Amino acid sequence: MTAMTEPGLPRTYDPGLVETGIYERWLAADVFAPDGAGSRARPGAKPFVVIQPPPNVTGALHVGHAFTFDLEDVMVRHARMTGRPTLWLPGLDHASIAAQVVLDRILDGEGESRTSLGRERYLERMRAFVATTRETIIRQERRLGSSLEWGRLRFTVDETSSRAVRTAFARLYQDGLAYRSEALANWCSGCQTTVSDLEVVPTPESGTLWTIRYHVVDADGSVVPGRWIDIATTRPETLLGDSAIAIHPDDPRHRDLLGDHVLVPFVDRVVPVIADSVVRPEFGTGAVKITPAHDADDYATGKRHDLPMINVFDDAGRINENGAAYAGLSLAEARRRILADLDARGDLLAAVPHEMIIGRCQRSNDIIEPRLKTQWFIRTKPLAEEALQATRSGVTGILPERFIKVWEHWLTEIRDWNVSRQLWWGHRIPAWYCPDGHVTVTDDPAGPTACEVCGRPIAELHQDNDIFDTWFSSGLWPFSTLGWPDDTADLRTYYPGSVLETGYDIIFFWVARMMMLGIHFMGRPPFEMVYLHGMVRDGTGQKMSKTKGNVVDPLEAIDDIGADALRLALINGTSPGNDQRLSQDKLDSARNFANKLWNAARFVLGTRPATIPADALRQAPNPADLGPAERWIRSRTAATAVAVDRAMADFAFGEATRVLYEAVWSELCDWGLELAKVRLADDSLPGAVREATWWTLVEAIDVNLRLLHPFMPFLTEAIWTATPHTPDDPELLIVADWPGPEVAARRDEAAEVDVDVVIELIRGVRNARSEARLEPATWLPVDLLGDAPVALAVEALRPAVERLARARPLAIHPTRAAYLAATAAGGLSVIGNGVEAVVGRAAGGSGVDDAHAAALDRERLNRELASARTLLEAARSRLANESFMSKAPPAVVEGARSRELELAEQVRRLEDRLGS
RNA sequence: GGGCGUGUAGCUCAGCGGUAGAGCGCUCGCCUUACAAGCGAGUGGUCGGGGGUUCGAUCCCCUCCGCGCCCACCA
Repeated sequence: MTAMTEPGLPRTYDPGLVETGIYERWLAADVFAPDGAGSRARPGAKPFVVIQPPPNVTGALHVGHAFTFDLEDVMVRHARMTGRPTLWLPGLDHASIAAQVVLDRILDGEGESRTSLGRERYLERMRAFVATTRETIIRQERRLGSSLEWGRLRFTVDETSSRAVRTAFARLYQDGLAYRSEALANWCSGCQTTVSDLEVVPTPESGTLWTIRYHVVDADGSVVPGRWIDIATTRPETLLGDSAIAIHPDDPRHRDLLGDHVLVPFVDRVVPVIADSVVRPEFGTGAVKITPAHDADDYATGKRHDLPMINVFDDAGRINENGAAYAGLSLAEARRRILADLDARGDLLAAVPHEMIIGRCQRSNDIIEPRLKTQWFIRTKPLAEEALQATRSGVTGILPERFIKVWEHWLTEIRDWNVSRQLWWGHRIPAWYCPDGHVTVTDDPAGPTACEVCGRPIAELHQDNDIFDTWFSSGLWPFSTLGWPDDTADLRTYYPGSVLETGYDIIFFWVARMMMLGIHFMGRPPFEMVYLHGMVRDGTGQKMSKTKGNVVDPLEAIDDIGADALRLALINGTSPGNDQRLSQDKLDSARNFANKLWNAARFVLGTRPATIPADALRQAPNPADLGPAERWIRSRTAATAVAVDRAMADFAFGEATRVLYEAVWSELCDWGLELAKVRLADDSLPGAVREATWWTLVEAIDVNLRLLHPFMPFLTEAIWTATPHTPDDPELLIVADWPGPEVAARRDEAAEVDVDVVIELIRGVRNARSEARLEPATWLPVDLLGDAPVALAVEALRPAVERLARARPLAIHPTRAAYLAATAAGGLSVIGNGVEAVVGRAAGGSGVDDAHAAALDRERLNRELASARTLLEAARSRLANESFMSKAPPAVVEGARSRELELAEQVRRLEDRLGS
């Protein structure tokens, strides 16, 4: 009997239990760092550096983060196992605007606000807040199994980062790439700051298009009776800032008014009627009011015509002192009053519903008001040129490639980047102004000593109140985290990164900025490859959001099904750049796979022959003792390793898990283990044979664990611990060797051919029995027509065939005559490509003579015949096609020929059987 | 207004020039001592419509339709 002693693993798979302590073991072994004590990196191997988007410190991670971390961990673990020093640097982003929006909401609940606290207390409060979210995030990352190098944890507002920000800005300023200018900026009155163009979300809105009459005035400013111009607007409140009325130069309707002046209502400003081709004559009345300080189009028009730019809003979103009687009113209230007042004087002519697009704040959803502001800008054109050069030359690749198109477009059309933010949480802009308006920029943390233009002392200067756009510091991430601006060893070793892994949603926000700044400051692109993943949606394809309540909380999922299953679910069946739907079904299915693997391993470890000691070192099975099943297992495992390897090289992680899922479940478990069971349990066999079988299974489990480790790190590590190792193996799977050429070399075509025949036979017998509705448990005689190769293959695995097909006695007839004689009495027919057999011949009284079963069997055979004939016809017509024969590659023609022969043979056998 | 993606079995998705795949679901049968989170056997698809290229198209090209996303200064 096979020893069933010492179950190496607990009976049931409990993810919580399995995960316990494993992360700590990795930490203790110091394997995460590229130069950690436990690292088994090959000397001289090229480092593998993956760059992650540092999560915002605004709260707990969601399942989208889990996906990112999963992909990055897969890459890092795979690279680590191939012997490369790996660096995956953990980080957190201070996320200035996002963090302020979150904190403001919290404060609001406490009856406090930004203004009630003041800058210093607000920042204190923020630091306390992020200290807790930071811990939460780090805990979550560990539970996910992320093998991050904690020794290098960075925060985008830590001192290293601050220094990098100051230095970067000062250098950009020196290089003429940072400048301060008054320009139209996107103002969010909710966030009380400007935002970049990228943060403005165009949002459809049902509005109104009003027609308003402006009266013409003569040279001394008095209204000319009967002369007017009607304009159309969706924003009547902005008329307070009008500085012209524009018409299209070719529009005959208003041409007589060109050069005239009109009176802006309420503010009584006299403004010209000008001609400009931005006006669409067909829209509205064909005349438009120009408000250069509050509209991008009008701003451009104002520039062209040198019009005054009159700001009429204040920071809080109210009408300012330029708004005459309306000063102090909210924009909405001002609109109501202005409309009413226009109506009262008879100058409001029409109001029609109008569908339009308005800009809303990405963070707060408030309406974005374009306003004139003096801000710092980065001149992006020259930087973008270099970024484009990097992708065009192939120095940096983007995956999937289709994103190159939007990348090209955005960088080609790029506009200057407003980096000033009127926020508090972030990096203060290191610019000082003197009373004469001179600008001094310095990277010195203490600030300048004097105005660099006029020499006024620091006491007379004041620092810019604004901070940088949060993406300015993120844009420096690939090198600021490695000690830049110092020329550090880290920088020399780990810049540029190998792969930047992130979501396609921040390709402009982050990827493009890192690329531009990286090339500018480091002289070369910050990464070799950009891998973009898709968004994680809910089971019905909806975007996950807290308000919709359809979010999958990664921690809950981990508690429920384990980190390994969550990770597998997130990767299996996905492809780069494409969104995925994460359903409970998918999670369950991954959990089931984890359970399957667990049980397979448990089975193998539990069937160790008594002749092998529990603490035996793993050894390769002795080739002389291998049967076809063992050779098949080794061959299939080799094929798996090759396929997974290729998928990893292609970043096709979803493909890798698909291959592994099938390899473990459908091949190893369904056939490998089932075939091996028979030998393991057969004490009539020599001990050496059973040992070889067992070592084969151990080897298969070992290879599969290695291949699965990047995807399911806890489970594989836990099982591997209980698995016999070789003297060359390390303590932990995380640093074990990735299966290499020696595994691939175990491919064995002959064994695969033989076992395929056996599998076909077993399947055929099972199918025949099942279709005929026979009791699965009863043993039935099987008569096989076996010419040489088939007979040998089946004979070699006779006990397994008997057991798996419930076939007993199993007779193999070398000649057709003998076969026909033995099966003359009938039974169920098995007729496949390579095998022909009869199940349950009536002779001997143990077989099938039930008329119902026989009828069902006949029915099945007829179905099989019909489909075989269809296929045969298709094959024949192809072979009859002159062009196919002459133009198709010889291998394809050859394949078609043998296919035709097979089908013809099958059809003949089926006809024989049915015709008799 | 540009650009991109996507449409494959009831559902979620792989595949992308040479015999249509997986998971879940469904049907039938099994507690066959690794696993009922399981086992065995099935069912199910003119690969969105129409053209074209090719010996051959789910795969390449054109076009139309549906869905989604990104970019864009239009009152």
